[in-house]
Amino acid sequence: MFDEDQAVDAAMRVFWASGYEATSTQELCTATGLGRSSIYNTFSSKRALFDLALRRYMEQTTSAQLELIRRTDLPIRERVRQILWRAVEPDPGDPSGCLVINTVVELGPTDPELVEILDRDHAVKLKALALEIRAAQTAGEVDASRDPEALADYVYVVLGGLRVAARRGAATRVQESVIEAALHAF
Amino acid sequence: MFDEDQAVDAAMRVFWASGYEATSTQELCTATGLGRSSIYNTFSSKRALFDLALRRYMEQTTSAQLELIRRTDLPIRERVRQILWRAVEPDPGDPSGCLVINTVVELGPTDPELVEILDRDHAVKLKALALEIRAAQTAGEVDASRDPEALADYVYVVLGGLRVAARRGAATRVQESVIEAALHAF
DNA sequence: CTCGTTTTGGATAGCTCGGTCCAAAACCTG
DNA sequence: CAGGTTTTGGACCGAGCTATCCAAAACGAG
Repeated sequence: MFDEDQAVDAAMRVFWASGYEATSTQELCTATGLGRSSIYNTFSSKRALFDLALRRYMEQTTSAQLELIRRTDLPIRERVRQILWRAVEPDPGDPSGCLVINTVVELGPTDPELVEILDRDHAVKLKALALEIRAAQTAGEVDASRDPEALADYVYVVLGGLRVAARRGAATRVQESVIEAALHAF
Repeated sequence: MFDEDQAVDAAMRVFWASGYEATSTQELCTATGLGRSSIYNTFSSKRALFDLALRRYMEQTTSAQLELIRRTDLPIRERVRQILWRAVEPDPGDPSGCLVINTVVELGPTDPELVEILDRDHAVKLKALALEIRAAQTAGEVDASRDPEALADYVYVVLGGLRVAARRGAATRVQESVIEAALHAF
């Protein structure tokens, strides 16, 4: 009789901050305010809860990103800038970095099942962005000789790099100037 | 009476592949071929051994990178290209990604001591690269209006992003085209 | 070869881990 | 209020964790 969404949300933040292995079930209990029984009754296992948390994180971030990618009222360059800026201006109180990136790094090589989930999500964003880049090319906003998919991949590699930098605690102004440098590639 | 360097090397690869938390002392024993006693006698703790492994990794990669950065016989653009290419063409048999990036992501927010070590190393590379970029600017190779330090930061953000992509198992040709896109920013 | 030191394997300690279980409490439905 | 179901707290489980200990083996100096 508790709010499952709220519990998943709390778990998500703990995993996000500390990683999968370093997060104990005890910490999940205190973070969610629930007892062991409630958690295991509802979510079956630590791993299953992690899956839910990761999916929830992806839903939130991906939908927000797609929305931004499709803002056809903005030049593509501006949309890309804002995508990257979001990595630099996180909500205060949120853990640093990005749960998806953290998961790729920590569990990628040992958990193909997880990688597949992440890849599917990644592919959606890439495709959407490449589509918009192509449109921008026909509109003359972007050099038509460039490969739209390569550019989309590039944007997400830079975003990943920014997320890593955030985990190191890189200064905001460093990240900002990196974004401006990155936009020169367009 | 065993080869300490060899043991650190073996440990390094296990940590690199699986991360700190997910690596058990048992795995370190089998990977090094040593017994628990030998390891604890020589290295004191799992954490201390990790420190050594990380430092060793940094020594190797940083020296190689500095060497490349200072290849004044090559245009700066070419040097940057090769730095990035190394992320795409790892030695076969090496774990995917980069131990430094993995460590930043896994332990960065919870281990300031470690972050300091990583930062010092990072700063050395950044400074060296910025210096060469500045030189390239006075030589007319690079647009003089750009900030050399921002460009150096940019290169290392892209490199980090590539290392994350490698952990996901990104196709080589995707990474290649990302590098070419990234070089457009110069 | 001998004796003092170092290194080794293997048992073991002491915890914490993820996960289970069950009785009591809280909750619905009529 | 009653009765059956769901949810909860908290004791508990076996396993695996990091780290220690110690006796035997290997080593090195004289």
